[in-house]
Amino acid sequence: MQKTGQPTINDVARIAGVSKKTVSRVINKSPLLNGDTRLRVETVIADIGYIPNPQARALALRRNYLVGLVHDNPNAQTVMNVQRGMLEGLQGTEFELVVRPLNRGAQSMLSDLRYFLERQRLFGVLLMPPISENESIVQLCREIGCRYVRMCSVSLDDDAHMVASNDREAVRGAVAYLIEQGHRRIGLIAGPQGFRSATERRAGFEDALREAGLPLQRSLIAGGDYTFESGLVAAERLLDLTPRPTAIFSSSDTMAAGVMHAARARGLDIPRDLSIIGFDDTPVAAHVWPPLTTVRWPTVSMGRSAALKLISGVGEEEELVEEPSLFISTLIRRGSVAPPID
Amino acid sequence: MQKTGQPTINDVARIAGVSKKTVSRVINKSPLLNGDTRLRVETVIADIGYIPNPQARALALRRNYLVGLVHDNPNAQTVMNVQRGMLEGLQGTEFELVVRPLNRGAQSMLSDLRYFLERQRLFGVLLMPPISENESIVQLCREIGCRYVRMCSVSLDDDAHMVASNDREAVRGAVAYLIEQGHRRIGLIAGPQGFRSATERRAGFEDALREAGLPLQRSLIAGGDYTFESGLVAAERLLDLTPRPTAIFSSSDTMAAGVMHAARARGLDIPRDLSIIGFDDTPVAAHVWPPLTTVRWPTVSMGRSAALKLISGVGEEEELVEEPSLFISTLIRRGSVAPPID
DNA sequence: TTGTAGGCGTTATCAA
DNA sequence: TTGATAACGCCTACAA
Repeated sequence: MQKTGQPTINDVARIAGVSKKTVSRVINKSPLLNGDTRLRVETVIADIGYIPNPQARALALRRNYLVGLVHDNPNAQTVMNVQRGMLEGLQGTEFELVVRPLNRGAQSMLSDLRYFLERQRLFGVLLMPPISENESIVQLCREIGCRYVRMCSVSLDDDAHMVASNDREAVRGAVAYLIEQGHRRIGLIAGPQGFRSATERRAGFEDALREAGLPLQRSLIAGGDYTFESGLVAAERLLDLTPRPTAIFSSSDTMAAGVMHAARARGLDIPRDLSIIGFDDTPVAAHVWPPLTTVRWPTVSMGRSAALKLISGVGEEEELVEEPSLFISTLIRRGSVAPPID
Repeated sequence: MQKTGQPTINDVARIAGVSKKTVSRVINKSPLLNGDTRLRVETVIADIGYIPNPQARALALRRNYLVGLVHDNPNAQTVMNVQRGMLEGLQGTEFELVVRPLNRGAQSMLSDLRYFLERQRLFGVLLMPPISENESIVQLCREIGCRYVRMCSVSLDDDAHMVASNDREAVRGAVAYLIEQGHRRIGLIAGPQGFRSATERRAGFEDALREAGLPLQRSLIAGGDYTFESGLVAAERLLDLTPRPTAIFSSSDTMAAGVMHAARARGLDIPRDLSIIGFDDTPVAAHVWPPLTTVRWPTVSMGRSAALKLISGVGEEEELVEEPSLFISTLIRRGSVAPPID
């Protein structure tokens, strides 16, 4: 045993009376191995508490047992949820999670990421939206041989590289619920341009109107950028309309909170005078008054599945469980929706 | 150059006509080096774009260029803020951030952490509250030679190992503000037992009352665990009191949101009938109605400073900027406080 | 089925 | 001030 106290492959080999390579084979579950030998080595490993050194493996394999989460922080809670899901998926494996925020706006974004991936020789990365939509980033991953899974509001890639939510259908359902309640003048606060999630959610909104035979009025659509302030401003514009919309679908909870403030500032009661539905189900949704009806997408599950996809085929022994690629969102009905009064 | 395309130290040595060790000395800024040689080597390094391989260094040095964030996820936003701060501090260095959540309740917590730290040979870790208060964890770090910085609501260690907020004083100030507004019956919703932050905030609350010569009534203190539900329940108990408190200080924003719901359920208007102050300044504070007056602690700055402390003395060249150890919180005045009406 | 030799890219030792 | 040589702990190729 070394002075560091950590037993190495040499210690195992010596004690078990075999060569290093044999130990290596045991560790890596090589199929061509005598059962006896394997058992003997495994016993020694368990006995002295040997753990393979990840740094040495990384050097020899030219590949690190590190999985990355690359994101652009649109929403802290969402990032944390995905992170938690990934950690669940990585639980019990030899992989660790490395988090890497990126600045979407920066010129150097691509080179930053390349530097990071090449240097650390990540095993794989989960690309969160909206950067998962950037094809040159995906191209980079392919180029340098880094596994990747993309997370997005719609499928953009094959199943092995994708965890997608069904934003369009989810929003369609949410708006259909509003229509069911009797609403006919429904406003939309859309997400920022260039975000696939914004496009999908808007499409879902339009789907619902079309299905119900309701006209699509441009004036009832306002743009936002997922922030509270943008929701506030957009809502002010919509609430200035005559006749006023009786309901608003906001493409994010945070913007929905802005809508609530705008409504309150005009003395409108929610949901009596205005119904609101948000998207995300972040903590704020449950904590505002009235509690916000919203669309919840399974961020934790998506993170977990993505992690499992990233490392699939590594442990060999682990069943090749088919991880899903499409994740269904659900409408969480709380107190911000009621039938219109007029 | 290897087939991988990444130039190695050997390439540099060959081209510069020196030995590997000399290149190594240049990389590591060894002082005993001829200026000419250094310049020549540096030129070659820049020319061919050589980047030292972190895995190889980790193996040779028995130490990884990885910094960990160990937390127990009390609050997603707080964790994200700290994480962001750390990444700012690590920006431009060779260090990467690894995130590691821990389950405070689990029996295996300590062994989980040991396994993680020993295996990955982390350079250092930032311990977030409340696990930063666990002395056996700190002991573990010392034992295995992993640098650490503790983040807490009060100083628990020497400056090199500490970033502390001044919760007690901050809460004292917040409650003093309530008293200034004319409140005399002020309720406290305390944090969970065993959390240092809970103790500190409570102490600050008591300080303020004492200073103002107000009696400390046990009945005006309710316990919570930082969750929304616990805040709701605690507030219900306080609001059942006769006479009712005219103000409540809640030890977290999330609990404060619960207080708001409880107040609303009784038809109380905030801040007319009840003033509320929270703690954390999470997004929910700004988004509830009325916007919550709260205490903001500089989580991002604390993360940044902690990261800088962790890696201080590594780059050699970088100035040994004295990073602060005490961080001052500020009272963010919004709309949830008004003078009492009775 | 198992072992030997050599390499992964870096740093440490010690001599020149 | 520099350089040869040997770690660091593991894996691949090839041989036995």
